Amino acid sequence: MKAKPSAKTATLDEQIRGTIEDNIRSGVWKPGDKIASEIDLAAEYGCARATVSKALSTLHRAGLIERRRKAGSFVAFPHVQSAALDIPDIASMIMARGEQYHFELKTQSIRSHRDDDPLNCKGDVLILEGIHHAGGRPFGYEVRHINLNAVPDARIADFGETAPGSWLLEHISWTDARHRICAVQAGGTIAKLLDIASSDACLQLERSTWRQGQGVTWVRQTFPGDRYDLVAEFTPQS
Amino acid sequence: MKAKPSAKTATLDEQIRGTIEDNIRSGVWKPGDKIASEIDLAAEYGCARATVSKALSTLHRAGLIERRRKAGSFVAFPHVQSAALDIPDIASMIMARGEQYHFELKTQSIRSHRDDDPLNCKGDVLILEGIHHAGGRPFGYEVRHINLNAVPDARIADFGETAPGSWLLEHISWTDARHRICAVQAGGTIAKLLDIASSDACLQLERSTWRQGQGVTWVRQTFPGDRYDLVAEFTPQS
DNA sequence: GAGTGGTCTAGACCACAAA
DNA sequence: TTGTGGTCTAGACCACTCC
Repeated sequence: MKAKPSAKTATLDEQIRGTIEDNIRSGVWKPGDKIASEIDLAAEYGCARATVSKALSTLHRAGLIERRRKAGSFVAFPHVQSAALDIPDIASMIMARGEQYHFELKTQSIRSHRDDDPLNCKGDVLILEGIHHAGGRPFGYEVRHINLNAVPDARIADFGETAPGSWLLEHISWTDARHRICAVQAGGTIAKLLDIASSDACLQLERSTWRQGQGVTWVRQTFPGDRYDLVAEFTPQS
Repeated sequence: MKAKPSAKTATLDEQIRGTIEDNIRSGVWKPGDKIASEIDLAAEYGCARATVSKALSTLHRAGLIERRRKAGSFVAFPHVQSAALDIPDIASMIMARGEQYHFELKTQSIRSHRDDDPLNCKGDVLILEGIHHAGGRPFGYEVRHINLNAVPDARIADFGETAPGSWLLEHISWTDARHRICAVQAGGTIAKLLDIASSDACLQLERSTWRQGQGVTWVRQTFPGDRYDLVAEFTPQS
């Protein structure tokens, strides 16, 4: 199995990776096909084994090949499609569209954690409700819990000025997150806040965020179905 | 959840990466802080520079640090949150739940490409409509276009047996995909097919798929809001 | 000009799984 | 047992960019 080199100002490992990737993506190499060993590829390309190894490791990370000791590397069978979903900061997103952004804080309270809270933690929880506005119109409703043990600074932050999401983005990093996306009918309360009909379909996004096992924040955002699309682009990483 | 004290048989580069990552995630090192140079870190850990380089490269890929020649490496400022969204094969997903899966093909036709088609291609397009059933109940409605130039085998495939998505997964790979997720009201036609009320909220997922610039398939799936959640887990890659 | 990351080499040893 | 990937070393040169 020989492939033609894709000449460019690419690094050597990019060239190797590129030719292999081309062979896989074009279907010349089928799932399950064996790929030459690192040693053979190094000889073929006249380079060090480490360079081939880097190229193959990258392809493995990208899910294009499987690697097994002693057995070798193989073209991977297609797996579930995975897409990089950007969960943008709402304020930035709206301003990027050229619309004016404004966060309207509806309620703010602190109470100790209850068992039925979505955020699994101890101590005090800051609970915020508010409306995101784009161009003067309501764009989304959000209710958020913040673990004050994890983010003590939130106790004295002014969320009338900065949306909680934007504030948190600048004040804390996270290690794990889980998103849940579903469609719901607005219902009376939210419909009134968003100025839509109570039967209108809304996109609801829930996100739980942890930092090293400690719950940081939980948020549920509700957007009118016709005002917000989530878009995920996927291009294989290099 | 992330195992932090990997006091296990962690490789050296994992240990280095872990130590730095802990310092960043715990907030000991703030965004913008300078990280010791590769040479200094190599001296500190008593290892080769390449090992430190690998650890830092991984952290850079994960978005935790910025790297600039001559200047050095720095703790990155938090950026947009990005999550790996798995778009699973519906048949596999339902069977994984232990429910019985069945695809009911409603219509199948071939016609030449029209300008208003979502799939940008030339030649004949295969158009399929059908219902995904889980446990005997309708689970989702799907309309799909397939570019027969890109997937000639689809002309003779039997989609009464295999759902188009599952069939394609086994017969073609893709290089680029774009997803759009929104919430809509079911409307009369789909409500009847899915046995729900026409005002019920539905999650609608559109996916366009390309292989090396050539459109492969476009699909729009509609799920009752209460029967399907998209879930995205995210843990920074190692 | 000089310091840093980016890449590459030609070895080496080990762990693992297949033969 | 043996081949293969996984990791690591101690160098090297280059490209970039900050000073």
